Order: sequence, then C-alpha cells, then structure tokens
Amino acid sequence: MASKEVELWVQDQLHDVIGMSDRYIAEFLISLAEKSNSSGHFLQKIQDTGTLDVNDKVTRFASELWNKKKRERKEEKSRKKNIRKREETSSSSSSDSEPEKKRSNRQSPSSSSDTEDEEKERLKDLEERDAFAKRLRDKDKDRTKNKADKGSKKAFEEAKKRLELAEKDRRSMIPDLRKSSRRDYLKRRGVDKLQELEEDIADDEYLFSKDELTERERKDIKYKKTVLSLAKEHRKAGDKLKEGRYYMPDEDEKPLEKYVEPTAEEQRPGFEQRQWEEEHVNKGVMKFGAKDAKKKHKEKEYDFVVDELDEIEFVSMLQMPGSHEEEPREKQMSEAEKKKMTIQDVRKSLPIYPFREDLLKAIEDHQVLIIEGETGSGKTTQIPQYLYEAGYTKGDMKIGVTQPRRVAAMSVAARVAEEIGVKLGNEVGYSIRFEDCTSERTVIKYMTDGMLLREFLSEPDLAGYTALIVDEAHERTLHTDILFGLVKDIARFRPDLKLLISSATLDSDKFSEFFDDAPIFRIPGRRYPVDIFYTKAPEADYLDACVVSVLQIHLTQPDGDILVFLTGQEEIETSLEILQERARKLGNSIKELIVLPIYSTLPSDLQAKIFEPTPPGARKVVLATNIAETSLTIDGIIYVIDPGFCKQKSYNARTGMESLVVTPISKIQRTNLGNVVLLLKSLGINDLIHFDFMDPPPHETLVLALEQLYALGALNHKGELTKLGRRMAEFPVDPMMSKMILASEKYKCSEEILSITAMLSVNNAVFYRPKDKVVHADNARMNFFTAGGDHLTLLNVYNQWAETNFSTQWCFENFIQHRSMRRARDVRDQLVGLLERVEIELTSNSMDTVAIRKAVTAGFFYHTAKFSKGGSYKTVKHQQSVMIHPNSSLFEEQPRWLIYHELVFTTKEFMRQVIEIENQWLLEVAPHYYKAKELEDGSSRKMPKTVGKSKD
DNA sequence: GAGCACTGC
Repeated sequence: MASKEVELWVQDQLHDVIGMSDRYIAEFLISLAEKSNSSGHFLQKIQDTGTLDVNDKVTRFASELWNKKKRERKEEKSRKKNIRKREETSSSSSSDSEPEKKRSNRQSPSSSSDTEDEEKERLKDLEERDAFAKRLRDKDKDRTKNKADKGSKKAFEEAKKRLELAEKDRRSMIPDLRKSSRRDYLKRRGVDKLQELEEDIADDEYLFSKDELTERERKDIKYKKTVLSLAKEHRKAGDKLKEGRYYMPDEDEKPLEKYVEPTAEEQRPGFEQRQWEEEHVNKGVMKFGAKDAKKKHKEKEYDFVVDELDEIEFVSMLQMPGSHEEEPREKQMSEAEKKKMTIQDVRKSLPIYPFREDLLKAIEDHQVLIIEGETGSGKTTQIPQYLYEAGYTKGDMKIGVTQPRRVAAMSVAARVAEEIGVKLGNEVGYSIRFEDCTSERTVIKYMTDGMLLREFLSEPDLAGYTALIVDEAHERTLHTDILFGLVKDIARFRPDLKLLISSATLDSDKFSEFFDDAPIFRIPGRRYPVDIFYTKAPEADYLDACVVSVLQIHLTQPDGDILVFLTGQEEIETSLEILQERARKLGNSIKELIVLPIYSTLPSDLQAKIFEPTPPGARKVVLATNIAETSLTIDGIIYVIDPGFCKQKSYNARTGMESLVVTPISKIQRTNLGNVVLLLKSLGINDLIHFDFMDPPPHETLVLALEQLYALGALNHKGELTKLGRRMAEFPVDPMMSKMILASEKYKCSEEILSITAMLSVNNAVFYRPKDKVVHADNARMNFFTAGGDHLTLLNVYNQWAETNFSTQWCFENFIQHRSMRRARDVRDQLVGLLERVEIELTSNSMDTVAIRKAVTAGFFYHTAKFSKGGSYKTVKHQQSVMIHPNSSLFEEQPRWLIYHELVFTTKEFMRQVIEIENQWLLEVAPHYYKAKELEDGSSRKMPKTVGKSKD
C-alpha cells in the first residue's frame, strides 16, 4: 500500500531530481519501486522508460525510494494477520473500523450512536440476510444437478469451430510477441542502438563483475551479447542482406522469379518435390498466428515488418532457439505421415511431457506450486490431464483451471476433451458468462477467472475441487489478483487442495513470494524457434510506412494475406483510403488488392467480410485495431505488420509525460472496486483493509468503495453486509446498477430497469456512426430520443428491437449495432435469471417513466448534477463543473436536475447518459444521504411540473 | 459539438 508519506516524499524529491513534480509520476515511480526486487533493478526500470537521464541524483533517489518501500513492506507484513473469519458471514462485530468512523461523522442519519431500535433493525436484517443466503445455497444445490447438457450442443459446436480456427497458443503468442516487440522498441528507441547496447554490456560487466550473478542475469548478458553480435554481422552483411528484402521491381522484371542462390538444402535431390508438398501442406493449415505445436509449421512464415521503402534497418535480430531444433522439423513431414501421428504422440512431443513425473511428484509434495513455462509448452492442456490421470478427480472431485479470456477457456476445454476422447461438457467442460458447458460428470473444468470468483459465492471453500490451476497468472487481471488472495487463504484450511499458479517467465518470483515462498517448477524450452525482428521504426509517418509496406509485400511477395495493426478507427479509415487510392492508380498492372477494415464498432456484417476467403489471384489486406489481437483469427494471413504503437490513454495520462504512460499505473484505479468489495464482504471477509492483496489497491479507493456501499445501503453502520447488499452481490454489475435493479422492485418496473441496465452495460456501442453517413446516423439516433433522458432512449431502442423479434435488418436500417444489441439481450437474460434468484418478481410499468426514473435515482443518487449557468452543471456532492455530453438527448433541454450514468473526461468533463429528475426524489430515495438544504433550488422560479407523467 | 482499443462477471 503506497503510503501518503512516501508519496509526498517522492513528490518533493522529484523537483530536485527532474525539475518538476507530479502526483502521477510519483505514483508511477512508487509502483515501479514496488515491482523491483533490488534498487539496481529499480534503477534499470527507470532507465528503461527512456525518460530520465540516469545521473547521481537519480541513482541516489532510486536507492532511497526502494529502501523506503522495502522497509514499508516489512512493517506491513509483520502487521498483517489473518483476521478473516471463514464461516458464512457471522454477525460478529469485527468490521472495518475506519470507514465506520468516517461515516458516523459524515453520513449517519442521526449523529447519536446506536439507538435500541437501530440495533434491533440491524439484527433483524442480518437474520434475514442469512436466511436469504441459505435459500440461495439450497437453490444452488438443486441446480447443479441438472446443469447437464443444457445448451451444450450449441456450445460444443461453437467451441469446435473456435478450436479449428484458433488454438490457445497462438492467441497468446501473438500478444506476447507484440508486447515484447513494443517493449523493445520503446526501450531501444534512440540514436544508435547498437552503441548503446555495447555500452550496456560493458556496463554490466563492469558493474556486476564482482557480484554473484543469478541465472537470469547471466542469461540476460548472454542475450545482449548475442543480439549485439547478430546485429553487427547483419550490419556487415549490409546490402547483401538488404537484397533479400522487398524492393520495388522494375517494370519488366517479374519480382517473384528473382534469382536466388540455391542453398545446400535446395541442391539436395527431390527438393522441388518437398517444396511443393510443403507449400500445399501449408495451404491447408496456414492460419493467422498459428504458433501452435499441433499444426506443425515453423514460425518463420510471419515477418514482423515495418519499414520505409527501401531502408530497412534492423535494430536487433535474433532467433530465440527452440529446444527441439535438432529434431527434424515436423513441417517437413508429408501429410500422410502427419496423420499417423496420434493424439498421444502429439502429447508426448510437448516440451512438458518429459517432466510429467517430476511435476506430479512436486505437486504431491507441495501444496502450492508456481509453474513457469513458455507459451506453447503444453502446460494449459497437459497439466490438468496429468492430474486427471494421476487420480486427482477420484470421488467426483474436480480440477479447476482458470483462464483470463472466454475464448481461451472454451477452446482449451474443447482441445482437452478431444485429447481425452470425451464429449465436451461431459468429463471436460467449461464455464463462462452466458454459457455453462458442464455437467455433473465434469471433472476438468475450464473457466474464466471472473467465473471462479462468482463461484465462490455459492461454494466459499471450493469443496468440490482437489486442484486449482490459475493459468496465465502473469496477465494479472483484477480478478486473478483477488483470486490469489482468496485461494491463498483457502489453502490454509484445506491442506488437501492443490494450488498451481502457472505463469510465463517474468513474474514467477513474485508469485512465489506471495504464496509464502512456494517452489517454482520451470518447464524449459520452446517448441519451435521464433524469429523476432525489431525495426528502427520511424515515429513520424508510420501510417505511410505501413501503407508502403503493404504495397511492397503485395508487389514482391508470394501469395498470402496481410494483417496490419493500427491504433484506431480513424487511422484505419485513412489508410483504407490511401491504399485503395494507390491500388487504383496502379490499375490492372497489379493483382487485385482487397482492403478490409476491422474495428470493434464496425457492424458485424462488415466485420464478417474479413473472414471471406480471398479469391484466387487477389490479396487481402486487413486493417485492424487491437481487436484482432486477441479475439479473432483470420485464415490465410501470412504477413503481419505491426508498427509497435499502442494508443493507451489512461485515466491519468494528462501529465505530458507520455512515455511514462506506456505502463498503465494501475488497473485498480480505473476500476470500480465496489463490486469486488461487495463480493468479498459476501464471502465473509470483513476486514478488507488487511485483505491479502498481492498488490493492494490504494487505501482511499477502498475506503471510498466502502463509503459508497454504505450510502447505497449494502453495508450497515457497522460495516456489515446487509440483506440488500447480499442480494446486490449476486449481480455482475457495479453496485449502483445493482441497487437500481433492486429498487425497481419497489417501483414495479423491473422489466424496464433490466433493459436499461443491459443497454447501459454495452455502453456507447449502441449507435453506429460511419464516417460517410454521419447525418443519416445522427438522424436515426435522434429518432429514438425519448422524453426524460438517455436511459429512456436506450429503453426505447431495446423495446423497439424486441418488437421486431430482435431483427438484424431492423438494426441495420436504424444505425444500431446489432452485436451490441445481442450482447444487451444476453446480459438482460442473465439479469432476469438473477432477479428470480434474489426473489424479485418481474413487473412492467413502461408508461410510468417517473417510476423508472425514480428507480434509476435510487441507484445513482451519487451522480446528481444541478444546472448552474452558461450551460454548465455542478455535481451536487463535489461541486464539480460538468457538461451534458453532446450526444445526449438532453443536450439542448438542460433540465435543472439530472442524474448521470458516468463522467468521461475528454475535451471537457462530460456526463454521458443523463436522465432528468426532480430534486424531491432524492429525499425520497436517499434520505440518509441528502439533506433538504442541499437540494434547495436557489431560485424562485418553479421547475416545470412533470410529476406523474413525463412531458410530451 | 464529440471521437483509442480491448478483456472479464
């Protein structure tokens, strides 16, 4: 936990060290220090950001800060005790004392301490809450029995499809490659990188010559040397190498037939035949980013290219060798041979296989094990099977495996089901939001980490599991972080539960430390060699460079589609135009170039175009945002152009220190913790301040979340979960939303509120607004405007869509994004189920917009703003100046009082999704939070009367 | 008068 004291100290020092100071920089440096395992390491990290010249001052500062943090951590550790009580929330009085104090000062309805009545009410509520929780548990028991087969066929097919298109490994490989390419690009930007590297090595040798080096440091130095020598060789080779690259062909020269000196391999007899076979095998299996071991082809087919016309300067070039290189490349097998390879053979060929026995032994010996292994080592698919084969699932016990992404959970489960030879959903299943493909037979269960978190609600001790694998732990989502704290705790009182934390190389030490120095099991080796090229990417005009690269590839390289990563819609549209224009100019002299854009807000029918097979003789270019990085797979892509730029506007990014922003400061600061707090409280964790987070969120963020939950009525004045809070926890939405949903019971409009919630949760992706049809799109949007505000407009959209029987065509005609609507429907369906679960009836009251708006107010009274002057608003609690977003239906109306759904800071502080309310409602729905005095209008003029019916 | 992208429940 970053203490205020240290932060202030850093801010102070910064003036001296870099001549300026800023809170965010201070926060950033502190978090950097926290993540470093020595002050030297910390200094290196500072250096890596490329923003500070490392001089004496900086060095001294770094060492002081690191030591401060170290001391702080020590103190923290000794203070921490596991205070948590594990039974279903007891009504004991152990609770957060801090927020309580704050609350009683500021917000308690009566300033006096607990009256008798209050105490009675509290106890009654707790009783009701526990009774409710028990009912839920009973319900869950019944339900798990008939989960089987529900929707599993559809899910099975879907997963199969996904599997064919994509394997998990390639999904994670591409982002890894991109990440490392970006990281290195940033690290190495500068004038002469080679020189710097040389100096670096010299420095290392000088600085650490006397120290005992760790394995990694040795590796690191060796790596640097390899890079240097390769790069030097490359330089020497100079033009000779360049010739092998793209160039603009002369008119009469056929680029593809350019003569190349035959290699030894080529001179061996039968080469052409082999080459032909290879080509055809590859045609069959070539897919974008297919880095997986199963498809057997080498990685070299993908070039990461960014270059200017004929000036390609590699900053560094190296091959990360694969441990299996000495074996014949399986790629060279004939198709018939390939088929012979049974699933078992494939399993045995994975890098993890030789370690099977050792691994099982280690798992047997240790309760918690950190598993470190490269992507592609087979850990995700194999370890659960090893455990299964070793009998860990005897007696209907389960092995749980978490994945950070839905598709990963699905496709890996499908893969493993296939390997074991069972139907997906039977012994092997997966569980993700909107889709539960498991049955009572399921013993290996893949799921998203968020799903496991939800599972805690109904099974707080995870009694059904003998082993839990947290895969891709290095991705560190908020969910996994919480999961770590929970499982670490569970492991203490369930010694039979095995805990495996699987991670790529970087962070295993940190995981080990967190899990009380758990041993690390390393799986060495990489299945296939991977080539990485870093280019000295020009910072300016990189868009142009991309376009040039595309054309170069098109003109000079063999068939195969191109994928270009760009940062946003605007750039995609620009390059689309340029490419089409240039291709047109070249006319019939070149093969057809099909340019297709893809970004998240593009309607799905247009998105689908990128999956259509490329016609013979043509080449497809896909211009994509990061969307393609993780969530889709395109056949036929052979060339990937990645300029290494990543737009990352963080909440804090307004400091002008852009290079610092490359590392986001903390996900937690941008996330609403309320949800998490509610979940933890529901799990009986009362003392959140001392919850064992791997990286604790800022203290204030936690306290704020607690305060907000109190105001919403989810916690009582002792910080205990109320019945309302327990019910709210069931909903996978932010607390204000779940409060709004629960409040709809009282106003008899739960149907409407659910629709609104669903629509709000697909935020800002409802209306489609293509650049070339702005006017039409805006008109279409305005046609949906409904008196009262944006929530009602969204409701209107949903209802109209529902009336057309959820028609795609209708969406198309009305500039509505069908994909978002489908998601809204999924969300809504889920919410309907949950509403039933928390014992609330579905009721509809669509005409009474006052009721609907009151329900909204009951959840969002925090977000009240009052008209001030000059078209601007002031938030009631913080007197912050805000504006209505220009897209809002109330942009011109400017009602006196309104509730906003969220604040976004772009060019100004905007309220997005606003709804008109009356100030009196605030007293009705949140009397404990608002005093009548705060809500005085300050004007003699009365508000237009709209009570009972909305205008219009 | 606006406008980076993506993941998860």
